[in-house]
Amino acid sequence: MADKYNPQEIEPKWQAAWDAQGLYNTVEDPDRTKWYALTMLPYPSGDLHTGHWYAMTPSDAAARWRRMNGYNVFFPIGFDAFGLPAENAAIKNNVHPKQWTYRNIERMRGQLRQMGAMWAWDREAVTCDPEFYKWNQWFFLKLYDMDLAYREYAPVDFCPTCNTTLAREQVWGEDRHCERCGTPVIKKDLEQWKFRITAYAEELLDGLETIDWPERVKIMQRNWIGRSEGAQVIFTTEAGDPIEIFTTRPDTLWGATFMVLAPEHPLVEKVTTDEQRAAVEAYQAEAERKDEIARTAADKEKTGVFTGGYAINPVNDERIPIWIADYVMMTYGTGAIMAVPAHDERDFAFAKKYGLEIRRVITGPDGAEGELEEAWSSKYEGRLINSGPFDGTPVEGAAAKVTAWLEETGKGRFMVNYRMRDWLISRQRMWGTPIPMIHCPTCGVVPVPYEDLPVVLPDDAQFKPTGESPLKYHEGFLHVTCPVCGGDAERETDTMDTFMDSSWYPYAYVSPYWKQGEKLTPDDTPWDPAMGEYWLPVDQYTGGIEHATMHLLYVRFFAKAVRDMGVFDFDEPMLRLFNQGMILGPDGEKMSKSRGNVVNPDEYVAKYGADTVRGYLMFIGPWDQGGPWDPSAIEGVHRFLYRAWSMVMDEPKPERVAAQPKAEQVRALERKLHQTLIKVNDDMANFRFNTAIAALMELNNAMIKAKETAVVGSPIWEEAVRSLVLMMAPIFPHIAEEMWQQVGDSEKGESVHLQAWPQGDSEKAKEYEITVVVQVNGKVRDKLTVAPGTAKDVLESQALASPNVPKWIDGKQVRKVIVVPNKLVNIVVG
RNA sequence: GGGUCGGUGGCGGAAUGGCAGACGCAGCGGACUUAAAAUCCGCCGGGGCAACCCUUGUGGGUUCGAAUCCCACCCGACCUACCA
Repeated sequence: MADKYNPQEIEPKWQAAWDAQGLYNTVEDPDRTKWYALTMLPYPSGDLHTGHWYAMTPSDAAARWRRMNGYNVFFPIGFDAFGLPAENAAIKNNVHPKQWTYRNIERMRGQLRQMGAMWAWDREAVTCDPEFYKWNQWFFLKLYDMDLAYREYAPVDFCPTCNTTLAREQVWGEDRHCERCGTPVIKKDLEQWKFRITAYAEELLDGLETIDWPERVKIMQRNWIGRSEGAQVIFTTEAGDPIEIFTTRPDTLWGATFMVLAPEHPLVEKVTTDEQRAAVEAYQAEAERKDEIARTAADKEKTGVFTGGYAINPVNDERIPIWIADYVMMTYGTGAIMAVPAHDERDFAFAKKYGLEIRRVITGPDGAEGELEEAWSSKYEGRLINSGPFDGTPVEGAAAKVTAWLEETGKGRFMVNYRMRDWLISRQRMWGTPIPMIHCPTCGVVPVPYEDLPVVLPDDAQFKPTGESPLKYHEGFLHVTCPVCGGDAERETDTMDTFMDSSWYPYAYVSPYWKQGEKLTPDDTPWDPAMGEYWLPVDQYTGGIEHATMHLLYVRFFAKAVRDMGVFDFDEPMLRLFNQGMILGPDGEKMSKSRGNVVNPDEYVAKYGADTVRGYLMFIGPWDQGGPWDPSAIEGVHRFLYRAWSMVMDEPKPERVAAQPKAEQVRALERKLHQTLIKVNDDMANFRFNTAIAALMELNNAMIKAKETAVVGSPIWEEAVRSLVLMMAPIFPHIAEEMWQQVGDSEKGESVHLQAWPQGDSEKAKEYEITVVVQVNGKVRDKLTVAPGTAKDVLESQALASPNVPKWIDGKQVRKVIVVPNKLVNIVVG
C-alpha cells in the first residue's frame, strides 16, 4: 500500500518544486506557436475570495491544456492596484494607501500561489508602481498630442459619497447610482478630462464582427454605442439663433408642430419670454432636483413648460412653439428635438396632455388620413401627406429622399448619431495616476514634458475625512514651474480613472517595468517591441461579463488608439473572450458579508486541498452559468481524487497481474480509454470542464473494476493509467504531478506539465456491438444488440422478429418502418 | 417598455431531433467495526404485484419520432431604458 492521498503534504511540495525549476517562467521561443491566455487581473482587496478561484482556476486549466498541446503559453498575473478602497482604508485607519495596497498584494500573492496555477510570476505587474503608471501618463500625453484627450466644462455625474466624478459607464440602474458604492449620483458642472472614444465609434462597432466574443457582450456593446442614422436639421429661433436637432425620421419634418429642448439646454434662457420666465425657471429647478433624488422611470407621465418662444421649421417656414421637458435628454443627440406628435409615441402623449396640435403627415396602411388615436410610427406602410413636395411618396424610402432634398436645399444633412459619450477619465481622488498636466496662469493648460515623467504621488499625503483629494492641499505636489514660461504654476490634481490601467495591462505584462528609471520620449514604446511582437495580441481572455460596456469597451478603444500611435499594428486586443458565470453562496444568493453567505476558499483548501477546490468549482456546472456553492457536493470531487490516487498508486494484486486477461476485457478498457481521451480533449477545448471531469470519473470507475481483473497485467493497463494522469494534469495539477512521478517511467523526474497531451484514436474508441432500439409507434418495445454498421434491411427484419414486438403489431397494419442505422427501428402501425 | 439567457429527479447537472436523468450530492439497504467516522458493495424520477402507464414550466404545432425545432403564454435571472 502506498501512502494515502495527502494534499496538504504534496501541494506545497510541488508548488515549491515548480518554482525552483522555473517551470512557469516565460520563454520567447520563435519556433513554437505562442498562446497568450489572460484572466482579468484582480483588485488587491486583501483576500482572494471564491469568485477569484472561480474565475482563475478554470482559466488555468485551459491554459495548461493548451500548453500540453504544444503551445508556448503565456499566462501572466498582476494587480489592479489603484482605486478607492485603498483610499477609504487610508482615511479610516490612517495608513497610506500604498502601504495598505502592498500589504494586501503580499498576502494575495501567497493565496494565488496556493491555487497551483501556472502564473508567469516573472512578468508580474502592479499598476500603482510609478514604473507602471508613468506609462499611463505617457499614453495620456500621446492621446493629448493626437487630440484624443481633451478638457471640457460640462455637466458630469458626481458621486457625493466617493467624492468624485464618474464615467457614464460607471453610473448604473434606474436610479442612476454609483457603480462602486450605490449612492445616487448628482449632476455637477465641472472642467474634466475626457478621451475621445467616440472618434472610434464606427470602428468599435465594425470590429465586433472580427472577434470571437460571446454574442451577449457584442450585443451589449452595440447597444451601448447606439448607432442611429438620420438627419441633422437646423431650426432657428425667431431671433435667428440656430437650434440643431437630430432626427431618425426626416420624412416626418412637415408634421413637427412644436419643439422641445432639454431643461438644461443653453438656448432656453434666450428663447424664454418674460411672462414664461418664472414657470420655466421653476421647471428647470425641478428637473435638476429630479436628477438628485433618483429620477425613476416608473412614472412616465410627461411634464414640460412652454418657453413663450417660437422656432421656424426650415422645411415650410412654419412658426412653432418651443417647450422644455425632461423627456428630452441633454446627453443624447443635441438636447433638442422637433416634436412630431402624430408619428412619435412620446410626442403624442405630450401633445395630448398639453393640447398641442397633432398633424398627420403619413397615411395609415389603408390610406387613412383621419385623426389618430395613437402615434402611427411605421416606417414601411403609408404615404406622405401634408408634406409639400413629398406628398404621395411611399413612406418606405422617404427618409432617404427627404435627406437628399435637405442636403440640396442646405436645410440639413445626413448624420449618424451615437449614444456613446466620450470617456470621462478625471477623478477627484488621490489614489490614481496623476494626470500629467500643469495649469499656468500665463500659458494656460500645459502638458508635463515627456522627460519629466513620471509625476509621482507623494508618500506623505494627509487624508481628509471627507475623501477630498489630499493632492489639492499638498504643497510639494502642487507647486511646479511652468515648462513653457518658467513661471509659478500648479499641477493638475485630478487623477485618472483606474480603467486606464486595465486598458493596456495586457501589453505591459510582456515586459513589465520596461525602461525602469529612464527618461521618456514621445518615440518610446511602453513595452519591449520584440516581446510584444511575439506575444500580442491576447489569444484567449476570460473574465466576468459585468465589464461588458466598461473595461471590455475601453480596452478595445485603447488598442485602436495605440495602433494609431504606431506602437503595434493589430486592431483588436483580444481575439477570443469567454465570460464565466458567478459563483453564489450556498443559499443561491450573491455572496456578501451582510448576507453572511460568504464561502472562504482558504478553509476548503486547508481541508481538502487546492486540487479538490479547483475540480469542484469546475464540476458544479457549465462555467458560463455559475451557480451556488454546495458545501457537501465538494466531497464528491475529493472522493474521486482519493479513489484515483489508490487506483494509480497501490500495487495491483500479483495474481491478477500474472493471469491472462480475456481479449474482450482488454478491448473494453481500450475502448473506454479512447472514448474518454476524445471526450475530454473536446471538452477542454470548449471550457466544458464539468463534463470533462464526469468523463474522468467514469474512466476511473471503469479502471477500479478492471484492476480486479487480469487486465492489470496487459500493456493497455499501463497506457490507461498514464493517460488518466495526463488528462487530470490541467485540472488537478498537484495530484497529477505526484502520481506521474510513480507512473511516468521513461520520463521519470520530468514534470507531468511538460508532457504531451495524450491523443485519442477513434478506431480504438469504436463500439464493437451496439444497442438498437425497436420502437412501435415511437414507443420503445424491444432492443437489439448488433454490430455497428448493420445493414438497414437486416435491422428491419430483426426488429420485426424481436420477441416483444408481435403483440404490439398484431391485428394492425404495418404502414411504415423507419430504420436509422446504429440507432433505432421505428415500426409505424395503424 | 426593449434586449439576452434560462426553466429537466429531493439537489447540482447530462443529453441540442432517435433508450430522458451521464457524472456527482443527498437518501436507503448491506459489508467492515464493540460502536461511529472513513472505506467498500448494492438500490435510488413517480405509479403499479405485474404486463405496462406517466414524467423535461403551461398550451398548441411540425415530425415516424420533440427536453431538443416552430408559435403563444407563465415564471426566474441579468442587462438596458423617455435614444428623438
